[in-house]
Amino acid sequence: MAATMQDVARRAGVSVKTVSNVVNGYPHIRPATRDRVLTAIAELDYQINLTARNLRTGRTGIIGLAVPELSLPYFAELADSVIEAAESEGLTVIIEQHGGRREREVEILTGSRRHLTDGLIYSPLALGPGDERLLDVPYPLVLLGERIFHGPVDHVTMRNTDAARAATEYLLGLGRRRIAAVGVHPGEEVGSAALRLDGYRAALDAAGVRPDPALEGEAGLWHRRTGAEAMAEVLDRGARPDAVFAFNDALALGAMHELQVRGLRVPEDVAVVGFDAIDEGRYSNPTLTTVDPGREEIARTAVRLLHGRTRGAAGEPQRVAPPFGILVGGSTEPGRERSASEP
Amino acid sequence: MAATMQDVARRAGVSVKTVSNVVNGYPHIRPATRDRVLTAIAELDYQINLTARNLRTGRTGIIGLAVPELSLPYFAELADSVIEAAESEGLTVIIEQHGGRREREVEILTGSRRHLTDGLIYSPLALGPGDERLLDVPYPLVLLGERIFHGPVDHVTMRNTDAARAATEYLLGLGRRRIAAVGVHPGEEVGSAALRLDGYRAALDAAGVRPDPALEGEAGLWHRRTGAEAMAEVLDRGARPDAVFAFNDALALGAMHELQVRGLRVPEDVAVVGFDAIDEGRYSNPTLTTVDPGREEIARTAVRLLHGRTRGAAGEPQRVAPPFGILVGGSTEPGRERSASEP
DNA sequence: TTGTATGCGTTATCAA
DNA sequence: TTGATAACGCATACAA
Repeated sequence: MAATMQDVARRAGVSVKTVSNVVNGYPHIRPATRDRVLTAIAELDYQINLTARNLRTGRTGIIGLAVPELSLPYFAELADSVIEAAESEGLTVIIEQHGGRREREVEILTGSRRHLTDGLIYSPLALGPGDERLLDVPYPLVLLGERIFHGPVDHVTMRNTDAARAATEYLLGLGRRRIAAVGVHPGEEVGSAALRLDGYRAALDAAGVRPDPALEGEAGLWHRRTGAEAMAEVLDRGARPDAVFAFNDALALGAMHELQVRGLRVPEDVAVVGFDAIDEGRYSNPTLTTVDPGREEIARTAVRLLHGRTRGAAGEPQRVAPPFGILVGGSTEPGRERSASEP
Repeated sequence: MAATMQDVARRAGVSVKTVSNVVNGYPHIRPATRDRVLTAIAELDYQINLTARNLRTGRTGIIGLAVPELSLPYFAELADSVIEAAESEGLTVIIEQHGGRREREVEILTGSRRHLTDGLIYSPLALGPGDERLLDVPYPLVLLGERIFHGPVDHVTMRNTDAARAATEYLLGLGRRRIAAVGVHPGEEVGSAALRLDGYRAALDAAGVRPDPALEGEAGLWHRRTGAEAMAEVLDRGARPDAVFAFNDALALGAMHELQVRGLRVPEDVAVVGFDAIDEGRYSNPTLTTVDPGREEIARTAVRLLHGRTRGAAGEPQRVAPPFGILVGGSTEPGRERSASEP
């Protein structure tokens, strides 16, 4: 079958150790020897057996990426970026979906699949305060998102509160006063939902606008569908928003859909702002105003931190939060386009 | 560090063989022995080392999934479904992105990463006729898509021509006569683009409508952006379509965006049909009429076929093409909604 | 029903 | 600069 190092060694008239040295780019090899080995490798069409190397070295070159689901466009784009970043560092990615189910989230941390990976980039939804000890795992872990803050691990996060506040202030600046929040998780004290709600309320407060609970729409998982449902709930309740701040773009697009189905004009009657800057929002009708949380940088940073740890980098857990920006589209300012040009 | 079978065996007072038997569910074990072993496993917090097992058995329980990129919503949803299906068969998935670059597509087939996987679900874009021999690989391979037809491997495909024809006939049935095609790959003889173009032309032909080259918009990669660009090209050329059949939903949404930016009404002035039935099209404004190609079934079938082959299933290469359907939305019939209810 | 011994293909130790 | 040889942790003939 497939050739082994033994075969190559025999053919090149050297020892397996020498073949190994060549394959791994060990510098002190006589050029003639190296050539003989490379020739033999080419002739036999040899490829290294990664499984054997993994067993011997205890490392696999694979990292895990755990997300809620790839059908959520933000996580699909994040996975794209993570795979890209990993590739450029010579790493392979295994994606696991937990769907926000606590049991799956725990299983991912402790399951035997972790023996297959050198480390994990972990974006939980169900885990929260009190679960810090679950993060005390015997392998490198980089946390994404805002569910757990004082875990013993590196953490790449978004500037949720600041960004949410900025988004809300932007709407206030447009003269909107009855701003709905879509994606609220009642009773939650940490997590993106809580932090974004904080930012939203802080902005209202600073502007002297009284928060109205009737304008807060709940949504567990942040899908288009749940965004539409939350929007419907707010409207059915009789609240009359003149703007919506949705906690992510999928929610925003679902909410916008619901508004339009009901004959409300976006942005004239209701302005809509999302969060995530997914590509979809550049082509929606109208295009979506959104917070750009720095997804690319989040992915690159997470991979870099994790890779460093897998190679033994010591030191205090890092906490990184890339800068954010607001991308303005037609969902808040009539006729404003965002398609081709910007980031 | 982590406990090994040796440790468990010592603690339980049995041999490693017995531990192995217990771990692997071998039936003929005395209950008392099994209990001792399970207790020892629990006490030591033992987990099997998958790398060692992989080396020993020559199988990894991992399958590869190669797609253009996860940022394309169809492939994100496909990956979701594949991971789900794999999970339910006890398999893990490694995703590789090739971006439609031929060099990457070849590398994926032959690279050393294949030693890490038991088989590959492979959806190429650049490979085509003449590349059949590249598919003659020493591991199980399931082909997705329409680039290569007579390869020596299992093949799960869409009913491209029939579905494209049905979509076009549907537009003709609405009275549209100047139907643009968006996503054309000029000169291509196989591939989704060619097959869908065939179906489109066949429908026109059968209806006695003369095909107009000015109505055919090129798009290499099928993104929202390229859809918008192709649509712009067609319009700038002076063609005056009353409908668009886009070869996938991303193109369709991009094209619809371009139409709307130019002040054309969808569907009144121009009706739009896509292909793929991604979730996004249920919430666009208007909602998107599209071909449902049976993504879930494609994913399940591909995983099932591959898993079978990895376990030694012999026999002729299979060719499977799930049935398709047309989902009608507001992009072709005013006021028609498709959100919550249907598949 | 359970134990012993061997090898999967690689890297690491040490010596030459 | 290179070679001989011992692990890495598990599964499996074969033996008991």
